[in-house]
Amino acid sequence: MFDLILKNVARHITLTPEETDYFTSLLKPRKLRRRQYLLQPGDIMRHECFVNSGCLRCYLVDEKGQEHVVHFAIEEWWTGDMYSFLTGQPSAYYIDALEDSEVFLIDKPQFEQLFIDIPKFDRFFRRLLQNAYVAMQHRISQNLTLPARERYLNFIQQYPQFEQRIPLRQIASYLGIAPESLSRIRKQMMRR
Amino acid sequence: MFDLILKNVARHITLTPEETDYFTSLLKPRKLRRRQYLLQPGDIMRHECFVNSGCLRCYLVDEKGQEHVVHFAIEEWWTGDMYSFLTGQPSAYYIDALEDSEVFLIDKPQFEQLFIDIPKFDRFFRRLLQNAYVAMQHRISQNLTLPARERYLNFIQQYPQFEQRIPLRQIASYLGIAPESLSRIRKQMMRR
DNA sequence: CGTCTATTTGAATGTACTCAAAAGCGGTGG
DNA sequence: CCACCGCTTTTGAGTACATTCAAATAGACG
Repeated sequence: MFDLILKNVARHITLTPEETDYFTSLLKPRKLRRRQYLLQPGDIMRHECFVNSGCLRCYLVDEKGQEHVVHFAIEEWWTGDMYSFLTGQPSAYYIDALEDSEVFLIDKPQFEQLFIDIPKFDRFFRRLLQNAYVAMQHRISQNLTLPARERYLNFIQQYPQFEQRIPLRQIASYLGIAPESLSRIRKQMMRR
Repeated sequence: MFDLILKNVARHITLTPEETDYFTSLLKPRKLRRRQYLLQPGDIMRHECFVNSGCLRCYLVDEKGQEHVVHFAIEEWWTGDMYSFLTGQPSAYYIDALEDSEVFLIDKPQFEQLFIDIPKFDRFFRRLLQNAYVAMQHRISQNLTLPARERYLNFIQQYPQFEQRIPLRQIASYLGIAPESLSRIRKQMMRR
């Protein structure tokens, strides 16, 4: 049941059996059907969320009704709206499932108690955040420097597993490209 | 000398006098002249860097020779190339001073020892990273959803202090806009 | 004061977008 | 198992926002 998340934790810190039991006792498993929402604008994000299986996406809808994917999360990734989680303010984002999925949720009060009871988790989340920070910096750099075609090429190189399972219109949105444009880019690539 | 950085630390954790002394003993003050480099592509980032005064920018140069600003850092901000710092791999970025500046550097070995000696710093940096993560997510969201004009308006609203001291071409670059385009956007805004 | 850099302005260009419609694909139910 | 329905992807045509290139003006630094 908790193999994957414990493996994820073990990448960064080592837990005693008692700590492991304590940690897993905080995890609330939850199944999400394809298209089911985990979060909607106006909701407050009350949990940290680990994806045990399946695939989620986090997105915004602008005033023209256009969706913009902010990130994806497949198994062994963490997701959520950090802003809402930290501040307790209503979120502006949707999070929903692109596939039937299973997630583990940790309540905010228990999450904060966890750092007090097992300070090692400060290190664990510091390291997750460091990695996330590096990935986001990289994404921003690419968005600033590269045209649409290059951004797509780098994306499928960096996340080959995503091309298999995520619809193109979602990938296009993530890259800041209209789906029609991505279609044309791919057609052009075929000709080689 | 260390007022500002201690204030910054105190926002998140409380240090004993001994811990304060230990922490400040790790800080290497360094002055940077305007236009002086702190980091160049190929260099390995060997320090964490706190800006005590002045203003730095982190940027990339693409294959056409165009500069793209990834972030700014004014007094009481941290800067650096997290990727290079964490992995020990050569950086792709430049960091230089837009104004005469003073920074405090912490060596990587001492930085890592700090977490072992004073685990509270795991919490401190976790919180810095949380805030940075939220800010970057916000920036990505805006880049995906808003046209150039709106991005500029939000920027000067969010960082009014930057408009005073950072050249427009740098702001344009940060926002992913050509300097000529930003000039026209501003002209258009004047007409109201 | 002179030089170098930043900003503004103009004109032409282009990349990617919008809108509209057809084709393809997959899931669901009869 | 097949037919239908809905959603995704593709294709086409016209457009727009922002870019590039070039040159003039303004401003800042030494």
